[in-house]
Amino acid sequence: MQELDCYSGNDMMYVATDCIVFGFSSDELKLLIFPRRVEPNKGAWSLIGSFVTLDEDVDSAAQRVLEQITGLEHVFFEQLKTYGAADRDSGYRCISVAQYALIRIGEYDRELVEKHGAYWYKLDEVPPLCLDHDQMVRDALTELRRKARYQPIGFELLPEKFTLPQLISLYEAIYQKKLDPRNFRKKILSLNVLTKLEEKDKSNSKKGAYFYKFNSENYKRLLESGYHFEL
Amino acid sequence: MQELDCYSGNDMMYVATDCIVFGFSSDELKLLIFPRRVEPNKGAWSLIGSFVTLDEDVDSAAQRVLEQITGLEHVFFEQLKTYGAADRDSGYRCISVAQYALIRIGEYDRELVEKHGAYWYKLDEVPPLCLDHDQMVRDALTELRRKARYQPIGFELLPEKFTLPQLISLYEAIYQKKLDPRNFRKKILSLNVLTKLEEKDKSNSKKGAYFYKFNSENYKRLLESGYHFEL
DNA sequence: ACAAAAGTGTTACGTGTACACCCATGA
DNA sequence: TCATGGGTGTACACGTAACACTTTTGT
Repeated sequence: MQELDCYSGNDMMYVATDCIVFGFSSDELKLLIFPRRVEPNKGAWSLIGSFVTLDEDVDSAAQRVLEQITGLEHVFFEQLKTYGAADRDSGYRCISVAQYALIRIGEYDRELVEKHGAYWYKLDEVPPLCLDHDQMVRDALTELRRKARYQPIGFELLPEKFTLPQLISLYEAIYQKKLDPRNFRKKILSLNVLTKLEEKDKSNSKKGAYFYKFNSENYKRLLESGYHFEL
Repeated sequence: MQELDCYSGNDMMYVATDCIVFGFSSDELKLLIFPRRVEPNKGAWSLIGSFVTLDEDVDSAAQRVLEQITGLEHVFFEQLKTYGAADRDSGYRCISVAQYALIRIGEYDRELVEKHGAYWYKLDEVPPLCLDHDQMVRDALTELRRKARYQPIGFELLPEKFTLPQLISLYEAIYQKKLDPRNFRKKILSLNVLTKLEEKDKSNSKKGAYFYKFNSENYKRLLESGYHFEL
């Protein structure tokens, strides 16, 4: 059909997608990693990933991987960067589209995770990973920090109902520094993107902390009004 | 050598890289585009790009493309995003790693550009492009705007020696709005990343405007001191 | 009553923003 | 001398950052 096309004579290669999966529990950011079960680098720690097939979108491949491992259909994930060094994979030429994902620890299917031999590591205790996965994690963390300042993605790491002390602790974990609870409250509440619930969480104190949930309608309205969100 | 490897049975595909090339002249942001010379979509307007070969990094491929078209060895470019929809290319499965590049119009080799049939279009007059290239341009512009606020990449679009009125006009073009010259000067000069030269540019006024150049040592020091650069 | 975490208000300071005039020069 | 663009300073508003005490309640 095509007289002169642009494909013939060019090289084909494998395309993979790898997921940097973050979670949050016990006031710590965690990373989900796996012992690799195939050569090359069998046995080494690795991010979870998969090859992209001919008939699926790159993003669908990431979604498939995340669903396989967590059992959750809707997980927040976003493209981080593509790693395309010619020598990045010692086996055969393969580029990887890295995605970072934020999941609510507790909501995913523990069995599924354990079946894959996965472990949650505290971010500062992650062992060396195979290939260029260490670099991916560093880049994802940088991106998470950047992004969390301008967009309320932090909520993806918390249960649907969360308390302000939890939220503060999350941001402290992301930025690795103490925040002033008064100023933090003032700022986040002034944005009008949190809905206060009647219910209290008494698991951490006698007094109990009110639950809030994220109000995405108000957030949308805030964005539409041209507001420059920042935490 | 490997008993069970992870490659066999998986799909291979073409990997391309496409470049969104921005320039700045006559107080306007410009985009460099090309009439496509191969099927599919022969004749349609297109970004410049190329397939990635088996033995080159994805980024090297972008560099190669940019050098071919501009004749310049050192051009600022950065990965934008990877476009990996299964149906994005009507010919054969192909994903594209998009890169955006900033070049100094005037420094590149005009003959090379013309030989390829390239044109500089004002951003708001760009004709429809083939495949998903329109989306790439929109995304690149969003990224350029974001990035220019936090990193001094704007200088990549100006000659080495430039005047403050030129710089203001560049930022006005990027953000599509008037800026207050007094406030802009105050801010940019307070960062100490510009070196004032003795020489004046008299091409736009009788009085003449002082030339400045970007001081990358001071900029590095500024970053190392943990400063949160913002324009 | 006391321990432990949740919640609240004020002030000082720096940064961003709005705004109008003088300067230098070539024609 | 005048027209043109280049360059400067100040006052006010706002947001950020620093800081300490009261409240609630289970034990």
